[in-house]
Amino acid sequence: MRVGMTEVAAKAGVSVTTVSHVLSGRRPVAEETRARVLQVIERLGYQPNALAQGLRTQRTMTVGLLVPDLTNPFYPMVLRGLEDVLAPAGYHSLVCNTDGTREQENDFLKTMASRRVDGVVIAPFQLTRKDLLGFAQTMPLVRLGGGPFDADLGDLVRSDDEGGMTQAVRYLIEQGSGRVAYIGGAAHAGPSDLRESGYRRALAEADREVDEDLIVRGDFTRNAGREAAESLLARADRPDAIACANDLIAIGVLDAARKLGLSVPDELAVTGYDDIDAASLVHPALTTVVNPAREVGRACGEALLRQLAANESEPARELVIANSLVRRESA
Amino acid sequence: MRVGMTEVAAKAGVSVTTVSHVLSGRRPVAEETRARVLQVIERLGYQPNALAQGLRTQRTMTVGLLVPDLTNPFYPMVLRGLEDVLAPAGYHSLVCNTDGTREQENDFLKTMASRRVDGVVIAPFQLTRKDLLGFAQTMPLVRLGGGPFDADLGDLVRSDDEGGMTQAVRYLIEQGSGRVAYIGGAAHAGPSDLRESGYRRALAEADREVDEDLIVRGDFTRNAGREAAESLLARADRPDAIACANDLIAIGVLDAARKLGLSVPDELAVTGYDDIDAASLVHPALTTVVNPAREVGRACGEALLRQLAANESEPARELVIANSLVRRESA
DNA sequence: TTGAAAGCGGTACCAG
DNA sequence: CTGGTACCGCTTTCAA
Repeated sequence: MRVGMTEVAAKAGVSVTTVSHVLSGRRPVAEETRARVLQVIERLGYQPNALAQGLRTQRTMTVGLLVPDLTNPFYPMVLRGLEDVLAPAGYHSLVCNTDGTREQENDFLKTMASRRVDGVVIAPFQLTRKDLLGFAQTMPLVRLGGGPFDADLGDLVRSDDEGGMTQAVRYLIEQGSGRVAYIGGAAHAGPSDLRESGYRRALAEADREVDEDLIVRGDFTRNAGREAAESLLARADRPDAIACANDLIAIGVLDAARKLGLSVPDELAVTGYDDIDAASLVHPALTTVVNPAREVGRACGEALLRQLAANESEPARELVIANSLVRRESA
Repeated sequence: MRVGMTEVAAKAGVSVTTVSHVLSGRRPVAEETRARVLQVIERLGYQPNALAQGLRTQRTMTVGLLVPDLTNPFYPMVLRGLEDVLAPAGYHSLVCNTDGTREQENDFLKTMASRRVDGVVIAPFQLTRKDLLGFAQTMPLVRLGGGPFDADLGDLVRSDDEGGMTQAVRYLIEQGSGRVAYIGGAAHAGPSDLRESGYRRALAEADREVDEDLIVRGDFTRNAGREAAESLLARADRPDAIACANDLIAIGVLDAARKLGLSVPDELAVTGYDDIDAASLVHPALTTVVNPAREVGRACGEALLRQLAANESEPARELVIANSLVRRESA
């Protein structure tokens, strides 16, 4: 079986109190005793029981991260960012895939409560304000880019989807595109609305009118992108640039352009969004907007740390992380 | 503060013993009492303390997963597979990024021990047999595709890299390629050797001699692939097919082919390995070998479950998961 | 400089 | 069908 502190104490000829203190350093221990204890610990391969520690101290040094699907490369990066700031502070993280399902989101939140994590970061998809409220009251909660800011629900960290798209379209215009079209995802789905309004904002800035016929909404897939592009490019007054709501759509647009024999970016400029791995691997490489996942993760970690350190509960904050355009070959 | 079982018991007018039993169902409780207790639990929003449970029962219903980098899409899939089989059994998983460094691998393994997880799955990169041995003795351990099988170190799950590459090369030969070249990663790095020997085996099966000049080793990157391909294709007797040790290399080969104006797959057939997301997004889409991550994860989960269920420690097993070729456009 | 002992919040044995 | 209570392994007063 596993050795406990009692055994260490016995073998070292001291009390458990002393063992505890050489480990925590929370009170001076005679150098000689210290050495002896340490030696026994080493010899026995003693590992403190984190469960007992947590039970006693009411701190588990663990935070939960609840995301819809770790298979979406955005989230592992968020996790890295989270760990960047939490690990140095001694925290570990417990990750859960909620599949974006309300039941799972709730279940895992309960599990987190049960395990007495010190805080949680959640990217909520289905959870209602009411669901979250109960948890926000019992532990530090940070929301990751979902829904409107609500002070009762803890800090909110999100990336600036609107601003990012504005940058992309602004760039397209600067490069001399006369007619810039937009292919989006379904209305109200995920970041759809924000990105679309970013498009509109850029046109407005340039004093251009938005031609609603140049806006197509499908879903966030390559096929949807190809089809939308085909219809757009079949028009007599076809656009010479297309801003896409994500990279997959943009890759679909590239497919369409190849099929029509249009050269990118000369005859048609294309921008994506997200900067997935494939963005730099396709040909021509996509000019796209990076959603700085790692930064977002860091921000979540800092928000959590701030709440963890505070004695009183701090007022909630909203933190918006800027997105930036990366120029490659497609525009 | 948080409510405990004592409060629930008090408010329901029963003993903690009874509360415990209505929750666990490990002994009959009068329906009337049961209902009353449940009602109080609901009203108080009571959540059992998993730490206390774990401390007492010596089971945490948690398994650790230690991987080099969750940002490598292979691992999130492994995690899904692991959860596919572990979640129904009531287990949760604690994931750690070891960055493939020996120190982190060791540290996290210690943390896992400290947290008294019921078992761990680890993809060891730097850990020596000696490091692992200590842990394998104290908890169920499953190794994920690293190093040779060693019964003392617990179960080993790996994918069949050699067989996968053999399939790819065999396919290339069947398609009529006369000279099949191979671009690999650095010798002894990761799956390098196995994949290369898969290439050799396929040639041997077809009674072809291997021309060592047709084997180039660089590293697992796009640039290395492009450079290797350029040198290979500059030869007078240039190959009409190239099998690559991974998809990134293959994408580099595609770059080279495009530059030389060679049409793929007609003038040059290309195969990759891994089936990363980009494999199906580049043009032409890569014919490649899928490493069935989710299956691997499931196998790990099953191995763990088997050990967890066993009273005595079961003899260790090695489990090899087949890889399969997916035909797309590049070959 | 060190120790004794009271919990943290459950589980499970032993009784009734 | 229900309770009392020892104990899991640690931290933290309180005392010496």
